[in-house]
Amino acid sequence: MGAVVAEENVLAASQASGLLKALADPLRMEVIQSLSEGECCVCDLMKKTDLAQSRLSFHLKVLKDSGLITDRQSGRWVYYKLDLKAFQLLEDWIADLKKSCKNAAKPCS
Amino acid sequence: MGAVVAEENVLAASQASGLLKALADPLRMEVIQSLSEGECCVCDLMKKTDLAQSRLSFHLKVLKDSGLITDRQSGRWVYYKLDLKAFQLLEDWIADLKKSCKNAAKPCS
DNA sequence: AGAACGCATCAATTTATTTTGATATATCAA
DNA sequence: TTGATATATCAAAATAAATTGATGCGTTCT
Repeated sequence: MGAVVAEENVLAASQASGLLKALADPLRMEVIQSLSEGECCVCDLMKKTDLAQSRLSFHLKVLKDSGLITDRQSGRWVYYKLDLKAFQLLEDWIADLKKSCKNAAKPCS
Repeated sequence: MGAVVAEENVLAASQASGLLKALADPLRMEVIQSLSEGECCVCDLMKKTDLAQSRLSFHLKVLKDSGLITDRQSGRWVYYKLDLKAFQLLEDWIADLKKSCKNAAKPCS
């Protein structure tokens, strides 16, 4: 039983690690910030973030692969938006982590 | 005023980015998990994580530089522990981010 | 004092991530 | 059909992060 819990933690940790890694970049953070205003097409994101097309596309892919954002195509345009479920997941994970740290301040024997 | 707020966000974002980056690594996550049980010296962390001394030391430095953990020396040993303030900061930041994403799901015009 | 221990740091190498410029693909407009 | 636009993808180069083994430094033990 302990083992199962441990394994679940490892799994959750590696999932969370993926989200964190995608989020832990200033450029991608800017993209997230832009998308926090609402769904947006790549060309508008280029203007907002002042990134070259290829570069932006790369970071959008990282974010999309992580699950933090989703895309939808409409005609020539591709629209990206945040996937709030992923953010909720992340928030829950951190809250759990913090909860599990109740003894963290206890000095060593 | 808008500019000031924007600048504050950028600053907070880059701060958060540092924490996230440090946290977004499976090995460091393991270390954090070990430390969540309480303060621990490097030699015990080595046993718990099964990492070579130099490698562990490197990751401890990354975590320490980010502010997620602190250290204290006592005799020959160095004890590390989580800095819960940093975790609180991170949780708050994510909560804020999520809050600011209320319009994020709104489709583009 | 000398030896062993616990840990940090450094240089060299390996590995991973990011950037850049070029090219490809699909859609739309003329 | 031809040309332009929006975006993705690819390969090469640049940059950054991690690993390894060696060495150094302070502390304790004998």
